[in-house]
Amino acid sequence: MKVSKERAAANRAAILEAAGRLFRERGFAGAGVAEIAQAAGLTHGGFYGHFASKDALAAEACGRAFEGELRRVASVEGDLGRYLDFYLSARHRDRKDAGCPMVAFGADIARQGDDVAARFADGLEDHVGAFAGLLPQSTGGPGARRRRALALIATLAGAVTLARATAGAAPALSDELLEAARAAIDAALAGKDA
Amino acid sequence: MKVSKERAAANRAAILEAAGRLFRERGFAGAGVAEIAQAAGLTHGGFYGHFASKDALAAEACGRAFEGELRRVASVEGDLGRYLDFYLSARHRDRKDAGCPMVAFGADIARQGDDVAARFADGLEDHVGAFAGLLPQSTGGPGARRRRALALIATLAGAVTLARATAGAAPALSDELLEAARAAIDAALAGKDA
DNA sequence: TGTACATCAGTGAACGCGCGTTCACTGATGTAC
DNA sequence: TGTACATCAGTGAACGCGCGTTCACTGATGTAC
Repeated sequence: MKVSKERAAANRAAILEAAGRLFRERGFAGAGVAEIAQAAGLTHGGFYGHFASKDALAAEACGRAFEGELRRVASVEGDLGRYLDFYLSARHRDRKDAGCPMVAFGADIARQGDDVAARFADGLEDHVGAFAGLLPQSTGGPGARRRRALALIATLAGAVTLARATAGAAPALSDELLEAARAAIDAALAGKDA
Repeated sequence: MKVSKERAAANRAAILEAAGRLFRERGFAGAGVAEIAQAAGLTHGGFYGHFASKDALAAEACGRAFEGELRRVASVEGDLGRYLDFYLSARHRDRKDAGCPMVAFGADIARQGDDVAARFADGLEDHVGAFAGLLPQSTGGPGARRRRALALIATLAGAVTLARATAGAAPALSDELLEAARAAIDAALAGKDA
């Protein structure tokens, strides 16, 4: 049956929200259209009124996930330490259904279609810019600052990815990974700018 | 039909070899038993004479992948620079069917069964030990050396993961990620030990 | 060494299942009068 | 404002397909004599 325009818009938003959670939790291949639609309170048939395909949903969900991460960067109000506290926290590691898309999607992006990959690359580029804004001025100019941002982002994403992978089977190693990444980042920043 | 013991052992090895390639390339969910068996020159039915389930194969393939990475560490004969040259190379990024299991499996491990996760954690622990052996002596004792190894491994895995994810849609960003990671690692090692 | 036969690695049809997607239909919405 | 009706968001059955796994069968291997 038909539904009010407000309701339809809310349903579309609910699909995107559910996709954000379920794709992160189970991967793009592991979360199905029917499961996502049901989590949004619809049946699978209604899904195709909102999105052309599962791939199209994945691309949009990927973009949204980076918007969420941008909001997180903005929320620390320029305080890099607060962002690192969150990013390398046990909470971020353990909440697989939320959190940074680099960690949740990571290796899967290279196996998706061009649309998803393009959204990911755009989102990452934006994220690099925002994250670089948290870093102290660099002696090497803006190029050096960007380079530093890229390396730190790789460390952050790698540490949380490996911490998640080992959380169940080797919890001590998992904690060590988060702590070691933090110590290395603090040392790198202190060495150059303190 | 029956087959000689040598042939059967070779078939098992061929399944593992194909699984190593295809799981890395398509992910655990994306590579099927029939496809792997066919790549090994068998039909899918014969597969279950060698492995109890797809999950059991995934666990063994994961363990083998880390053995391969250990061999790579050993092959540079203590020269950290050579290992970094390979790890952060365009070749390593572009050869998705081979290369480091941390990058190929990454986020997927947290979505697999306990057996796979346990093999991954064991493999990673071994890799940390081997990689730490490439690092120069540390002023902070063996604990500091291990901590440094963990952080560097996170940087390496994160950089190649993100470089792969962006290789298609943003090749310049992909190259930058590899170069920035290398620069940051060189700076960190120079700052502490040069 | 030669023969008879039990073993068992591999085959391929079949299983139930869930996937992404389509489509005829339903019925509340919201517009035209 | 009240009524008639076209619109269209959502439903749920159906599609073809590929998945992991099972199993009756095949026939070369390799052992026992």
